[in-house]
Amino acid sequence: MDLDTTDRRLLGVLVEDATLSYAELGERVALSAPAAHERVKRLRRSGVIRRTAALLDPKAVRKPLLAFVHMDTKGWGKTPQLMMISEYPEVEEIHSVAGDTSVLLKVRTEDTRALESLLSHLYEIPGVVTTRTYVVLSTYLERPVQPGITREWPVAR
Amino acid sequence: MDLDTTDRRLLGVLVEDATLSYAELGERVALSAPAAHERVKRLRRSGVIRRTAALLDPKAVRKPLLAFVHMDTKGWGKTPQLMMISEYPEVEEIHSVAGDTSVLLKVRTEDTRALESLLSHLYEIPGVVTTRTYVVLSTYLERPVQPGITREWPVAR
DNA sequence: CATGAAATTGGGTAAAT
DNA sequence: ATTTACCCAATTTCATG
Repeated sequence: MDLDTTDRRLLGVLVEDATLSYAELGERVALSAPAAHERVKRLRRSGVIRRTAALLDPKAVRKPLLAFVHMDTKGWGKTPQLMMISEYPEVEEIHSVAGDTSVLLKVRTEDTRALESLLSHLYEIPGVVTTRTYVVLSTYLERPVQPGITREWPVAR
Repeated sequence: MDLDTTDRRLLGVLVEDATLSYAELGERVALSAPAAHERVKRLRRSGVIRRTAALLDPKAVRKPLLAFVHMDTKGWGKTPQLMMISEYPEVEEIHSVAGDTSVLLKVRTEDTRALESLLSHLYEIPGVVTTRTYVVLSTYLERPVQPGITREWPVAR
């Protein structure tokens, strides 16, 4: 499961566009179609590529409102009540975090009313003490996991 | 750009697995292969499907450490300095938010040292007053935008 | 449903271990 | 000597009019 330069270049292309033919894919990394295919198969088998998915426009599926919710909970761990949150298609991420809050959610709803409704449901979960919600005003960048390794750091001035 | 039930079912399948043949895809939503193809083409053209991408295992690309960073800034808006943050492949999301912080980042690094280094670079950006970092201890759910609309709300008890 | 393109398979070669 | 990665050519499957 060690990735060489060619693997990383393949991943870099596939993260951007996974619809290319193996011929084109190979061309971009200087490989024949079967060789590219072989590598991609290996990357899939080994789990480096988890899956290939269609990425949807949130507005088009009527979820224009993005928010991050910090939840303070009394207990800890993967309680069944907490896991039930996954049932809401509005909830995209659930993380337990270190810091002044215990659980962090990424949620996407149709409007503020739906967000309010979701929050009220979260409050009803036993053990949930407080929630703080950060409504996203605008998104400047949103992309999936990048294969890139930073070698030259950008200089901010 | 109005989605009917079949469109949503197609999207539901494609969000999970965009490698299926149109024959299989059609089978799952009770459509012929060309019909399924036609719909998917329309969904792509209209932008409902932004793109199809390979989703990578963060650990496999040596970014096992996930964190959310809240940045308080003096100014507002899409300053060039802020946008330079996109150059770091470690940064996956940049949002401006409402609440007790102004910018929210999702970042993924190899280790705490790399996170520290990234944070020190963020501090150097003019206008950045404070950062608060929430290190993710464990991720219970992480998925892309779902096409689903909640009709029956799960009951938490 | 037909045509062309693409994915996939097998055989054979060269380099690295 | 065995493994690994590759290319080429042939076949099957698929996209697409």
